[in-house]
Amino acid sequence: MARELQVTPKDTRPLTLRDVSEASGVSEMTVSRVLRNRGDVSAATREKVLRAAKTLGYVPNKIAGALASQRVNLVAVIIPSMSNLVFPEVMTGINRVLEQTELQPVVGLTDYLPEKEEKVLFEMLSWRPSGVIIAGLEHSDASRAMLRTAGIPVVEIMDTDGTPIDTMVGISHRRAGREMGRAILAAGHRRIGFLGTGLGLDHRARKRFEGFTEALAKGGVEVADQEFYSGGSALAKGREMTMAMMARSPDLDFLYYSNDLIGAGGLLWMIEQGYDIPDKVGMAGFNGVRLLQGLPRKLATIDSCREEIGRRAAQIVADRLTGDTKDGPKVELTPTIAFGDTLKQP
Amino acid sequence: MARELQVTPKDTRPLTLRDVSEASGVSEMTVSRVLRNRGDVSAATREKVLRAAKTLGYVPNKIAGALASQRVNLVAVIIPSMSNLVFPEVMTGINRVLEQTELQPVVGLTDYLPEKEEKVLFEMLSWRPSGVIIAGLEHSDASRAMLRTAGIPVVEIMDTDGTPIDTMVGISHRRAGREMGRAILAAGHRRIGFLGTGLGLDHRARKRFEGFTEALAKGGVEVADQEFYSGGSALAKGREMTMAMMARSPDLDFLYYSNDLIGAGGLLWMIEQGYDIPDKVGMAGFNGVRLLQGLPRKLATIDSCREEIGRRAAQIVADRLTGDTKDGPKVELTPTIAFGDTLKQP
DNA sequence: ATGAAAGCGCTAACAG
DNA sequence: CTGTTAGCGCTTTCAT
Repeated sequence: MARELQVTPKDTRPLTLRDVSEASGVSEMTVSRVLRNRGDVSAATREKVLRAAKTLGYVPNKIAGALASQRVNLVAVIIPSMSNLVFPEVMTGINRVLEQTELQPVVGLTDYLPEKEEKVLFEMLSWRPSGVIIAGLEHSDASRAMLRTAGIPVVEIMDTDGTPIDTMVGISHRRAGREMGRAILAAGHRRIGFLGTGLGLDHRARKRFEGFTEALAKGGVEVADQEFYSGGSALAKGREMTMAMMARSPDLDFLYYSNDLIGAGGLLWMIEQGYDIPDKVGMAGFNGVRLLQGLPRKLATIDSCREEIGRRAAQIVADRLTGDTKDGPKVELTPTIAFGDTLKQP
Repeated sequence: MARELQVTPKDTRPLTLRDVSEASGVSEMTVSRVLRNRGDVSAATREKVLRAAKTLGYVPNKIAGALASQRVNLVAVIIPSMSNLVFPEVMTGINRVLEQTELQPVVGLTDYLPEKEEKVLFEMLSWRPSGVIIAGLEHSDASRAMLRTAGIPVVEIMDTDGTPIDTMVGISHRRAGREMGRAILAAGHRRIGFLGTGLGLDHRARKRFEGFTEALAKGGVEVADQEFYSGGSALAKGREMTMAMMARSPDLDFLYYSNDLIGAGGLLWMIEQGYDIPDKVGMAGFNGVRLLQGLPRKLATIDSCREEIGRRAAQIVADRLTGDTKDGPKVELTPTIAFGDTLKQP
């Protein structure tokens, strides 16, 4: 049987600038200039180079470029999770701004674990990014040290209740909790249940809860019952927790959830059960997620300004790299309560 | 006024191996060996180096390391979007596997746009990743060329209706659509409405729809009405579209949604309206998202095996890099229908 | 067990 | 407008 025509033994070595240089008969340096639109190059050579690069299928090696130029157009974005619904929206905001620049976001996930944050941060910094956007103000000493000595802009996001390493953009969760507490009292509720995530590692949820109880305390009210969860489908958990709590404490007249998703699950169950909302029992969540728009009734909530936080943070990094220093070290956004159909407006 | 004590003029230059070398009195080469746990180094020097590195706060420069070693432990993951709920779960699967290796995922988003996919792919390949995991089988010629010549493992995910460049892992969306079509006919429905995303750029939604209509055609049935959307809160859109469709075609006895989220929105509305489900009107979605667990009734759906797809894809890349070639070029997972409470079981 | 020399592929800086 | 010369910070390879 005749041997098939030998396919060119694909020399898998990636192409280099030199290959383009040889193919086009132009020096490596000029090729480099063309490919980066830098300096003046005659239209003729420019054409030659571009054609050679395209026909060869040349893909530049950013590793080498970054090492030589000492510049890396990457912004490290360090967030707890992608399945939180909150962070994809922050990313959207970041992208919207970075898209207009040379910068590219690179995401690292921490799963809300400080040790993992430290590890991820170390990994990311070893790529020498041009800036860091990191969720939260609470970090290990080692993490803080790395961020301080990295010599690049650092923006801590989501939260402004604390002191930033460099810059922070977010909302005051303590204040958000306080405002919701006040609004609930103003609506006349006194027997209030809290349903939320375990407050261990989620500092922002904890701060909201602290602000909340503080506001209630000023009105002489204490949280009457509480229920915590972790893991699982938030909607289903909200349903279960609500069921459990109403069975245990049937006299509650308000349910405050630490996030909209469990709140939505609870709301669906309460509607099914025929509770008179918000007259007999009021309800509220936190975040202002769009999902709420699709529910039979709108859950009261406070917008957490996720996309704007992303945009502002990215803008700060971008500005800093071009030398601008518009914003101060603290950018606090002010979210407003959406009363929806589950909390009486004063 | 006396001048404050001059703070050490922070020499912002990042530390290099050389700094650690000088601080520890050990050659750069040996420092490098210690930091990578490579080769034999005496426990004593090892200690010295480690201590010096830690106290200085040295963070290695992966840019330089990658250039020198010609190895980059990055896997490019290219997906359409993070707000689709499907892709974060794929990422979870990918992470779960890569976590056990030296490899790190880096995500690029395409927004379902081929031109953007091409751009993102080019960007990512210029970092010389060790492998690529990319959603879908449809790519521009240029993208396909880049992937082919990159000389690294390429895994196309989600879909198996087509020919892979290298390897593919997913489900047959055409078959999923067909099976749902058959199940609906088997349950006795004949007046069927379809509600979905515009079928333009989402090839997998299109394939499902094609399989679906094909199955119906075999039973002599055609889609009686259809409604498309794009953008906005999927839950709210599902509600609106369902409302519109039932107003226009009140005689429908089944609503088939191209994804679970709009299906959930529709289901909530149908329940509110008091429709007799599934006896008078049946409903089904697609994806098997966990969110459905929290609804008053469970929507019928087909699981899209997202996390497993991620796991298998990552495993293939990891295996390839260590020389293994366990799987063939096609890994097709077989999802099963979940009838839930909205589709009668045969 | 440790060190010296030679690049990895590209770009800054300077010549022409 | 184009080319030449040195590195960027690390790892490979080869001595010792």
